[in-house]
Amino acid sequence: MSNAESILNEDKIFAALADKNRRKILELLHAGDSTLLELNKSFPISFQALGKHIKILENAHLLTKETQGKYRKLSLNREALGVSMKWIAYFSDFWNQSFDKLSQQIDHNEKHDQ
Amino acid sequence: MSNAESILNEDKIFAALADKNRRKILELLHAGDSTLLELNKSFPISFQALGKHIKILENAHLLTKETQGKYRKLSLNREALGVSMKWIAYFSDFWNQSFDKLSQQIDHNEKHDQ
DNA sequence: ATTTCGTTAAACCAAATGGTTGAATGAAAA
DNA sequence: TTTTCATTCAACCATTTGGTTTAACGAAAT
Repeated sequence: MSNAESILNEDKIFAALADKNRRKILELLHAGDSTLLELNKSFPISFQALGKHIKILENAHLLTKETQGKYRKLSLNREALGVSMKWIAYFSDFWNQSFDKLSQQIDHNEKHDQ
Repeated sequence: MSNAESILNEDKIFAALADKNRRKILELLHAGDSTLLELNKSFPISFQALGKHIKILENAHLLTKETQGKYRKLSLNREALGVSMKWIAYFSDFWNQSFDKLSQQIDHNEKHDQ
């Protein structure tokens, strides 16, 4: 059994994903690792506020923080996303659908709006 | 283009999924349609409070309400779950993973804890 | 040794959230 | 036609949330 099971918390993860700014942080980290001040260029809020969002994502293990000199390197942890993925997949009857409906539902060619 | 695209709102859906009671409502509806008072037997909160949660899920189109006499039949709308599924799948690099890792991440044989 | 840079901590605030109780509505049963 | 049953509405409340500003801290650069 994976150790992640015992650490990754459904409650914290779903709560973390509820905020638009926090989802945007994950989107940006998907493109590559970053830092607080670097990320802050993409947000209209203070870096202190952004720091709080990052801490929430960190507590949910959706991102990891690695100290490098005076910087903190922020990286997306895709494993934690898998927890909510699993929950949703189960209740949306993901695996019981036809391949057509599947690829229609999850179309990774289509760009995300908003 | 599907009409659902224009109706289903990522913000509302993720916000709706953030609450444990609301996720539990969806879990119960996954087992079968129900009504407010019927569902309420499974919750320690008032039926009025539960009614508010149901309204939030309804606004996010995660469930539908159908009037049948004096009852309101509540049904899970799996299509809306697909929206968050889609978002998460994209950023977790779902499709780029090996089949082994995939089936490990989404294991629908394993029962959901909590 | 000082200053600058990136980050974290603390105090504070308005608005949103999740709960309560009591009253109102509308269909079904008596 | 009352009464009961399922649901909704409204007022209220405590806590949480997401933001602000000011201050502190530790590593890097001057």
